[in-house]
Parts: sequence; structure tokens; C-alpha cells
Amino acid sequence: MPGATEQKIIDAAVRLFAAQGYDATSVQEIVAAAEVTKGALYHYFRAKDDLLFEIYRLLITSQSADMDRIIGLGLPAAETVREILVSLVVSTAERVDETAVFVRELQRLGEERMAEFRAERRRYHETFLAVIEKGQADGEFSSVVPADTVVRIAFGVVNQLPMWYRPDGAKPPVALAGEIADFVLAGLR
Amino acid sequence: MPGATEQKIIDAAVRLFAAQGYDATSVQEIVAAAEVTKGALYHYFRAKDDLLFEIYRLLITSQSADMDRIIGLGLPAAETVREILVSLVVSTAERVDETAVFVRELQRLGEERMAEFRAERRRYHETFLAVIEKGQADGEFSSVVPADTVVRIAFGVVNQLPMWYRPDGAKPPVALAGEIADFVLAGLR
DNA sequence: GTGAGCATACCGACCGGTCGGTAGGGTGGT
DNA sequence: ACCACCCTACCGACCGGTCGGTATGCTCAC
Repeated sequence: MPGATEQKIIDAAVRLFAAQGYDATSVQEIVAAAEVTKGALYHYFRAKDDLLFEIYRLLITSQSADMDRIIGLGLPAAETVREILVSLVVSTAERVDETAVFVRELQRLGEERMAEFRAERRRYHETFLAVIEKGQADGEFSSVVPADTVVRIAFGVVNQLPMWYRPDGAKPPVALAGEIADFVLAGLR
Repeated sequence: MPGATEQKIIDAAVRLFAAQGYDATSVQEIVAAAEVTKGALYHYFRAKDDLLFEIYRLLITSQSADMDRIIGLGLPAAETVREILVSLVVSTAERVDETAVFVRELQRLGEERMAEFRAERRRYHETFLAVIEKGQADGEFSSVVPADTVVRIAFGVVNQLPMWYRPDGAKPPVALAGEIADFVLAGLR
């Protein structure tokens, strides 16, 4: 539960990192945007990349929880896939800036933290993969296209979403999410 | 038609930008990797971001040409879509580094160049969109999912490809391309 | 001799991070 | 009731180092 100052710093960092990139954003810019001082920032964070770490942690934690919750419902494969995709697209649309930073600057994490995130990401990936494979094994889905390719396609759209999605666009996120889910499910018939 | 020195510089820049990011790569690193000196680099390029510009230009030019060639064949919509996707996936796999840089650092281009690329990108986008819309109008494709969403999904995978594709992986690019095309076409039935 | 193709030495700006210090609110001994 | 003490939160000037870019001059093919 971050305090007000801490939160202002993270919000400003997310906004600036998304708009300009991590390296192109100076600590000075962040503190100016957050209306705090450098002293305050380094009081709460040991280094600039702790900000990145924190941004990723918040995003991943909430998305993992979403997926686990949906799988816990025990729905049929098709409905599970739909629920996962809709929730993922909607939550990504809600947090485009965080996602943009995540996708673009993942590599900037140090070795150890990188490994930690890869593991979590892999788990996330494989949970979704298992749902599709089960659907294929049960005959609910077609097996023409291998499950891992389907997963790649699905995560591909989501991760690219920050490139074109605009909150003030014509299609509300939930409509978009529905279309994407429709298309993926159509491909699995 | 770049000379040998110029080409060495671009190759080194692509490799380093892909591995570390644009801002995290210093001009010193580039000239060291290319085995030239700073004088040589600034003899051929006016600024560091001219390198980015050149990388993008080479990539976009060749991909646009590929797509125009395929459309020129005048095949039925389904085959056109398949050909476009396969050629795009294969050529992206051949140039993962360029694509990674392109996707990650597009924003670093200045306003004017950015506008130029957006226009070219839009044209590319809309050419593919038109193929799908025509297929839907002719009844060859289903219209359940709007064409623009299909385009977003297709380009999503391709742009994310550098994140997971490894040239030494189990699946050769052409197999991968086939699977992706199969899936997209299945979604269009 | 002259211009293309480099090499080398160097510049000022700016960057992430540090550090000595302060403001103010709680706390415990008397 | 009061004050000594401390601790958290924060300030902002400053530092060493690195960065993109430049100025100048050599060399060699034509």
C-alpha cells in the first residue's frame, strides 16, 4: 500500500516511460512531473530501475490473479478461453501505459529480476496453453493449428495493443475484447 | 547501395539496438563493434538517429514491395491473405533484429519522420485491410469479426515475433508462417 | 591539387546517484 | 507539563562520468 508521494512518483514514471521510453526519461523529469524532489524519490526507491520493477510487479500480479480466478471457475474450454481473453484485453486497455512500458523495456531489468519475471511469464503462458490443449484433447477444439501458435497469436495482439489502442476510440474495450475472443475461438473450431 | 563501411556500421547498429535498445547503445559501442571510428560514422551519418531512420527505411521498403507484388498476382482473397502472411512472417523471421528495433523504438523518430512512417505504415495496413474487406464483401470470408480487428490480430503476432522467435528453434519459419496463416484463415471462415 | 574517406582529440551538456542537512511529529523519562 | 531525543520524510546542491557531436588534419586515388 504505497503512500501518496510514492504513488505520485510511480504514476509520473509510468506516464513518462510510456511516452518517451525508460532511458530517454531522466530522473529530473520524473520528479518534476510528480511534483516532488530528487531527495524524495531516492528516499523511496534505491535506483531508477526499481521504478520499472515496481511497475512490472503491479501489472503482472493483477493479471495472474485474474487468470487464476477464471480458471478456478471450472468452465468449459471455450468459455474459459473467452473469459481469459476478454479480461486480458480489457485490463490491458485499462493500463496501456504500463503494458507499453512492460513490452518495450523488459530487457532493461537486471539478470536476476529478469529471470524472476521470465518464470512468472512462462507460468502465465503455460496456464493458458494448458487450457487450449485440454480443449483440443477433448475434441472441443480443432487441432489443426498447434496450441502454442494459438497462444502466441493471442498474446501477440494483447501486447501490441498499446501501439494502436486509444481510450477515446470508437470501439469500447469490451467490444474490442469480444471481437478478439470471437476470432480466436473461430480459429479453434 | 551502401558501401562496405556504411554497411558494417548499420549491421552493428541493428545488432546492438536490438540487444540493448537505442538509448542504451552508445555511438562508441557501435563504432567499436563495426570496427570503424567515430569519424567514419559521422562521415556517413549526420546523427545517431539517422541510423534508426535507415534501418526502418530498409525494412519498410522491402516489406511494402513484397505485399504489392503479391497483390499484383490477382489471386482469390484467401490465397492472397495466405501469401501475404507467409511472406510477412518469413521475412520478419529473417530480420528479427530490425523488427525488434522497429517495434520498440519507433517513437524515437522525430515528428516529421514519424509522420512519414505513419503514413507509409497506414498505407501498408490499409492495403491488407482492403483485401480482407473485399473477401468479406464477396462472401468468401465471414463478416462476424470486423476486418480491422483481424488486421490488428495478424500484425500483432508478426510484431511480437522478435520477443519469442529464435532462429535455432524447433519450428522453421515457413512452418510457423503456415500455422499462423492457417489460423487466421480459419478465423475468417 | 583536390576532394572523398577516414582518424584523433576534444567539448559542453546532462545524467544517475549521493550527501549533509532540515522540518516536524511521536515518545518516554522526570 | 515539558523537554531531550529520535526517526521518518524530504530537500537541493553537487559529483564523477558518459554521452552525442565537432573540429581539424592526414592520406591516397584520381
